[in-house]
Amino acid sequence: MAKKNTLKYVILGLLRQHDLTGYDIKKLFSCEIGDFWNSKHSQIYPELKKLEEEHLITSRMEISGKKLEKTYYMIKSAGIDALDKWLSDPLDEIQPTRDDFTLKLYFIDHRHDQRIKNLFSEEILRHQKKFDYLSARMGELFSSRENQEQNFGHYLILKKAILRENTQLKWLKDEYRSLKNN
Amino acid sequence: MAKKNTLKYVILGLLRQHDLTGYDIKKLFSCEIGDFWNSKHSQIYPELKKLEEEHLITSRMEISGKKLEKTYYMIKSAGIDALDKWLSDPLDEIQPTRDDFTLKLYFIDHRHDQRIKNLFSEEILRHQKKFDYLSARMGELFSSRENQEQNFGHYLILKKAILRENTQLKWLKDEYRSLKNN
DNA sequence: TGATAACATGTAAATATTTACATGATTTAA
DNA sequence: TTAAATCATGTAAATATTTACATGTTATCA
Repeated sequence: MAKKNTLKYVILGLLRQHDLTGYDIKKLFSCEIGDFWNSKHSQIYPELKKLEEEHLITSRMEISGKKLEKTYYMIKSAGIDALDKWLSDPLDEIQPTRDDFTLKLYFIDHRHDQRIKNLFSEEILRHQKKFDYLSARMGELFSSRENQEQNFGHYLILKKAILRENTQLKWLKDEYRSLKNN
Repeated sequence: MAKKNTLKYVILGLLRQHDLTGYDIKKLFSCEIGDFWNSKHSQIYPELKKLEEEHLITSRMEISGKKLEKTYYMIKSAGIDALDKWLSDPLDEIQPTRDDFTLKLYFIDHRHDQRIKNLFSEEILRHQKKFDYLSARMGELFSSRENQEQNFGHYLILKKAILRENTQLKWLKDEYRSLKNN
């Protein structure tokens, strides 16, 4: 089996929604999309050129201000076909999380090792931040029923991520409390 | 910042628990460790040699049966130091999940697109399988309080993974039901 | 006893991803 | 008005990861 080249489909998916520059795509990864995908600009720009060579997308140049050149990419019908094909492919095996909190915790054996408490306290902070961010985005984007219905996948993934963070935070705080009381 | 080289610390962490061959390490990734880490043997063997060159681990040869050579690796004190250092480093930013169910769902806009139901049905299957596996492992490994106390990190990450799968499955099934009823 | 699965260890090549190097334009706020 | 932040786009080099190629052993079961 060929390596997955997921970024390709992420780009096609985003371009199906709107024409975008490489920079726009990069910025999207710092919103809630960043919960499930990220790529650096040094990977995005070459991938866009590759997709254009494959005739899945095309580009147009726009001048912004006096001379700033922005390259907008647009999806072509072959790109939509490739995206739809991918969407219908069966799901892979579940991938490992590669989460560093989990990884580190696994290697600490003793109940009373101070490092467990340290890990929990850090983990609570970073997930609280994430939960707050995702909740705010939910409020911004999906207060109205119409918005929910019209970007239903987007709505569902946000809902799922918020539930996950909420559950995890509750667990982390519970365990942290019981670690401190023993 | 240097690239993370997480496999290095995973190997050190595992070798702190027991002496292991490369093959043993590979097999561990197909147990519950696989929930948060995996590497192929083609990455493990070279990494072991690299760690030996760095004097973080050493090896001994054992003959199994008539002539099957097995190379067991053992952690050295410099390896333990490196591991402990890593365990105390602050956590990174939370990494994107790269989960293909989420990714695909995000790109489907319409509430009634049949592909949403297909995705949910596939996702429920693979997570049910995972939940069953993790629950079985919990039973095998941590029925007794002593086992829980003596591999506390291991116990906690299993507990966390099971809670995650359980919550997620419930959500998936709820949403799936409501998708079918509308 | 012969096939098959699992044990066991490696290297090579391709792809994916990150970090570092590079450059210039525009907006915003002090 | 100038400094800083952000916009905008790229390439090069290093590292990480996967896939494919390669080989031989041992245990199990038919």
